[in-house]
Amino acid sequence: MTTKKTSIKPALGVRAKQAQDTRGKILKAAIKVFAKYGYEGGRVERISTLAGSYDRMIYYYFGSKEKLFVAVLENIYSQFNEAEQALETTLDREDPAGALSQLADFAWHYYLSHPEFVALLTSENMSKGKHAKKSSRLREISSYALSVLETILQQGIRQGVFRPDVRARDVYLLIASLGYFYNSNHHTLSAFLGEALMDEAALLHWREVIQHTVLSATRLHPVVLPPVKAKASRAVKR
Amino acid sequence: MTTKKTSIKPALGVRAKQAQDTRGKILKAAIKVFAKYGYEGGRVERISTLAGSYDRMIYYYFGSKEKLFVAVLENIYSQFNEAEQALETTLDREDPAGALSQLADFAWHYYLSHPEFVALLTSENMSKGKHAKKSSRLREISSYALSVLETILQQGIRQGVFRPDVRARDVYLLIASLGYFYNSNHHTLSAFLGEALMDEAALLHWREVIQHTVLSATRLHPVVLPPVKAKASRAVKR
Amino acid sequence: MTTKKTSIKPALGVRAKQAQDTRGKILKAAIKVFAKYGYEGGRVERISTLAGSYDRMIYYYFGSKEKLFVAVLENIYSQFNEAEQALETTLDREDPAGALSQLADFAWHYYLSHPEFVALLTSENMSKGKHAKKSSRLREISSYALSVLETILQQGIRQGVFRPDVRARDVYLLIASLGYFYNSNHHTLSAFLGEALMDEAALLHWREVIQHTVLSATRLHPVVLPPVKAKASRAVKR
Amino acid sequence: MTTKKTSIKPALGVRAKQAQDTRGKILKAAIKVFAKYGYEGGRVERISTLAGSYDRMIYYYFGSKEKLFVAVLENIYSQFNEAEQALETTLDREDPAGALSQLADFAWHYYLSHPEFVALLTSENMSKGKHAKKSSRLREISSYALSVLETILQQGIRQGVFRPDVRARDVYLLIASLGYFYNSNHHTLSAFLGEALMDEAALLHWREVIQHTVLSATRLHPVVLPPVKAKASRAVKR
DNA sequence: AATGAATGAGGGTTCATTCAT
DNA sequence: TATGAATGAACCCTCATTCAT
Repeated sequence: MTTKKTSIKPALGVRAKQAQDTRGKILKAAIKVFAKYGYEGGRVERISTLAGSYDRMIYYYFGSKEKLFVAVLENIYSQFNEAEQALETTLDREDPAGALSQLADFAWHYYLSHPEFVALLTSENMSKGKHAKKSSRLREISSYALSVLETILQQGIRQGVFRPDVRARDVYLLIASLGYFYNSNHHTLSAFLGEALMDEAALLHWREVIQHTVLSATRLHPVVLPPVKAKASRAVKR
Repeated sequence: MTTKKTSIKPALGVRAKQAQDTRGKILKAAIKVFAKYGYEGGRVERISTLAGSYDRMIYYYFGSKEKLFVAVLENIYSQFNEAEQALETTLDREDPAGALSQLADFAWHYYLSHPEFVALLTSENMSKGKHAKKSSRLREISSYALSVLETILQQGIRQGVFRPDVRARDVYLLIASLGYFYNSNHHTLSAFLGEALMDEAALLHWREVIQHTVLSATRLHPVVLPPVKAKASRAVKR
Repeated sequence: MTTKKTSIKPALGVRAKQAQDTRGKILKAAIKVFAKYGYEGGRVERISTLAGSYDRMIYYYFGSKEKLFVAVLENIYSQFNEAEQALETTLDREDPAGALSQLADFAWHYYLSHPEFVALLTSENMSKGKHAKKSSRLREISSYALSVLETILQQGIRQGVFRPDVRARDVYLLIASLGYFYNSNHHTLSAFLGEALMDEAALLHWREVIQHTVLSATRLHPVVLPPVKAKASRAVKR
Repeated sequence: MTTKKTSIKPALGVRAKQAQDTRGKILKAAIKVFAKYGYEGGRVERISTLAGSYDRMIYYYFGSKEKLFVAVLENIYSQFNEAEQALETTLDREDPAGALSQLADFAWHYYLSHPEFVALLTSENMSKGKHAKKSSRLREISSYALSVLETILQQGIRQGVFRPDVRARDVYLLIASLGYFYNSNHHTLSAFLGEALMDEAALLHWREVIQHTVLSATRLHPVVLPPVKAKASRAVKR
């Protein structure tokens, strides 16, 4: 509908910079809107309004709603990747179990603190990955975590901490499953289970479950409660 | 273009039955369409066409698109419940670990063979559960599996097979996570991992992972490695 | 934009009849609008407004703007055909020259009194006949005039009135050229020639030219000004 | 999406010349685009892209889409005029019938080899000549052919070759009708007649028809095969 | 002279839904 | 119970044009 807005023009606005701004604002708005309503429900007008711009500019910068969505996916994926890379530097190579624990924690907290990421991936899966398929950039990104995991597991196997047949891919999927599903499906789960899943206590508890599950599934020897150091810590009973 | 069909009217057919028919056809069509396109993308016309009926009939029987979706949710949920109930009779009460394994298997195969179930729940979660909340029937259904699980776990704990602190709810979520996520997100995961997740081999492998994970997370004593490697393998050792 | 209209609902409106009405009104309006603005310039909203209906109904009855245009072409073509058929019954078989003259007159007056016909064909030609190609009905219609002409010419040749090598197709094109071009291009021609082409006098004169040209091009013997009987009569002789 | 090109700027090139270049390129592109899509369908962006320039430049040089179209009309009209003038020098004053024949041939071939000319005039007529009316230059050009024709006819009348009442204007319109209509309407005519009108054979034949028609309509005495000299020559039967 | 960014008015089309038999 | 017709809001996208360097 391209409504008029009372845009306060910068007195000496450098157009070029403003442009970057507009593109960025649209992208940011698109992330929010698509995350909230999904691709189908994400209305172009809502995005442009939220961005403080015009429908037209979406087409100017991105060409179409679909291409905008692809850009959104690329954006959130690469942010996720960067976070993963940043994580790696903090891992303790000498303590594979601890490192694995940290990695699981990272994923869990990333999903938890980036609901858009979860929502957008969910939406894309409902579209059968049709947008992701259109992006070569997306295919290139792929998982950094996988190689990190691989290193950790190899080290752990050498140290006799992990089962020799653990596969990075499986552990990755395990971690992802546990963290993602809880976040993506909590609405129906809450109804189903008759309890609130997003309470702080519930969240802390589930984190423990993840930790326990991941380690007991990978360790060679029975799991003795891993001393999780992270902020949330021991917390919940057991 | 609201459909126009040359419907061959049954010369006399019992009205009431025909009605049931129409209602049922619409419901069945709605499941397919909403599963494929999501709630937002599920067009009323597509449903009525697929049902071999008219848009108008949807309103006649269900009142609105939203109410139709609620009916769809109720339907797939209760079918899921019935399947769960049917499962219980086959469980071996004397072998808690085996029963747990069977339950995990059941869930995994249910998701796998009922993609609409997965898709519809996903869609509903994208709608933040707003339709589920409107259904009192839905709230009543709740999980039958939970009580079944409870029984199994108690028995196992008594037998010293399971860790005494396992909680049915957690195990339920664990099983669901592992099965659901793999099915709901395989499109983006395939791209991410660079491999086909829905190949038969991949599916069989993931089933093994689920089994192993669930058991190692619940058992008191270390899991003795099930010989996972072969694709189909002996499976569900126990 | 689908504006609201203060439609006076028929107190006991028979829906079915009203429907026919709506479809017809839209078609009629479309003829006017497309004739005035061409296919490209013919706005859907203008059509629906002129028809006293809604944009939506155009899609309900015709499916798309393009299909509506095809329907328009089919309509004006078949009306033209009917007029041609009606003409035939009035022709004097014993007077081939007179019959030919009448036929030329018919075409000229048809173009003159049906500017939409001319405009729509012109528009369709600017679209390279893309809509016409989509209509099988249109291809079936083809010219009735051609066979009528054939008969007239054969008779005339036998009587020694027409040149033995005249071809119906050529005469048809000749008649069409002379009548159509004058009507379709009078705007630029008026500027070019510096005179009004649509004055009554000018029109009568051009009719004489057509008559003279057609007959002198087809007659075996030099044309002695044919005593044109039709209404416009003697007019601008010269 | 307003174009974006990696234009290689001439390192120094004379500004003025470059400007002329750009203007010229735009005009040339506009002719093509407007001819192909008509005034309404001729998109500003398509023109600027085809010209290898920017939308903005069209406004810089021409002010508006309408004014650009006027410029296009002026351009094609004056080119037509120049061609007509060039023709005159080749006419044989001593052979009025031959000259007339040549003139008819010229028009026919001009239309045939300049489809843009035909298309643009057609488009302008669909706009009811509104652009032509805005150009004083256009009105000044007017037809050179008319005076040439006048001379030829006078000479022919004096020689007793042409009917004393032939009028240049009528002959002009006759020639134009026969040549223009065939070219402008061949798409629908092909469908109507069920034959290809733009085949070489069909074109040669129609040229003969034009020749025959023009001469038989103007000559005092019955037409005896006019000795057409042009390339295509006698060719087709008669 | 050239150009990237912005603008706002529609354009065709589709939606879920209701009317009136 | 079933059905064709009607409704109006909104959706994605495109257009010609102007701003501001």
